[in-house]
Amino acid sequence: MSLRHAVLGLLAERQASGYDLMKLFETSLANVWPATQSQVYGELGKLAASGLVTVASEGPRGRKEYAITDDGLAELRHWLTETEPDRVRRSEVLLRVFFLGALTPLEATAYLDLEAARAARHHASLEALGGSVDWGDDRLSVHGRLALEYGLRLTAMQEEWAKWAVGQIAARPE
Amino acid sequence: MSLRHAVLGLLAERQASGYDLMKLFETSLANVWPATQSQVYGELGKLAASGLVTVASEGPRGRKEYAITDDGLAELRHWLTETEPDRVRRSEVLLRVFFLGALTPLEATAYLDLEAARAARHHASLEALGGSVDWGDDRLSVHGRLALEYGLRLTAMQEEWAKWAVGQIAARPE
DNA sequence: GTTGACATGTAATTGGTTACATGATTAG
DNA sequence: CTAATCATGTAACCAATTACATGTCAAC
Repeated sequence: MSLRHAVLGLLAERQASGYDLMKLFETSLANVWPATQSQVYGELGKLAASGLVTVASEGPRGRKEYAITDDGLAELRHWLTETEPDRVRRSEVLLRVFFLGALTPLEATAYLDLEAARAARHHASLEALGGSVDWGDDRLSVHGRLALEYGLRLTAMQEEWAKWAVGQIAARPE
Repeated sequence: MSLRHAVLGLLAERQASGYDLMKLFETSLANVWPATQSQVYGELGKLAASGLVTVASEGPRGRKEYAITDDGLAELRHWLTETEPDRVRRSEVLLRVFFLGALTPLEATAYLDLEAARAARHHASLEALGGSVDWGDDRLSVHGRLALEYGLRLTAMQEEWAKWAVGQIAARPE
């Protein structure tokens, strides 16, 4: 149930509309917790119903600006300090690696080469992101930078690993 | 729809019952594509209905041994070579990092310390796995080892990153 | 004879995706 | 006046999780 807490976390920083939140999900949280528009609006409704957020003000075009309540802040802190993060991971990229034996060595190598290139591209785009964003001193930026560094290290690792794996396949007698 | 292909991939190696597949999901694929018992049996039924696998033999206790068909093998190869893996990732661990600003520096540091320790433990358990499993020369073992190496590099990176992040938080003026 | 491993299935719920549907305001 | 952006919502579907439900066979 992390979407709930993602919304609470963002609203803990500053109040925002569903539309504002969507932009935050598409930019800062895109690589960490993607969410769709229908999910965000749905969750805001549920959070308001349970009193964790309130409609702070209404604007033009039906805009509703939500603010976190004391209960919401307590729930956010409870989630962060008293509960364990779900660490179940699924990786389709790695799942395919298990089955590369069903391909020719040439095809398998092509797959890993592509993954190496993709990781390198992603790495570059994260570097660009780090350069372009005007990282303020607000708390979200500070911690967003920690997450960005994780992404940089992850993509660097992925590229190296994929290149290594190509070597492993090449080294095998067929 | 990767569960379908995970099952096909395993059956491409050798025929197996739902029960056998479950054990494979719990051991080799646990870190890559977890699946529940009800999922596996359900998927086998659907695969059999669409002709991608067949019941090769029936044994005691209602055991049904499934084998991949030519259509199934073609589908597996199509999936591997003609379709793009879904790369959407969700990380609750990293999501929480974004919101560490809602905690005291002490609490935030405790969170990251715990992640470092967890990564180290996971790394050690993967190393143990690499030592214990009797890695045959079958295709699944060969490629499973590639995935294992990915896990080793990932957990090493995670531990280093978490330690670095603790330093970043400590360095900040509060 | 009873425990543990073998073996298969169904039902309810949750979380996420895609598609549909609608309308207001602003900038050029 | 018209295109882009702002803005909110609903419905159908799919994948995964949890819980329930049942029964067989082998070893001790």
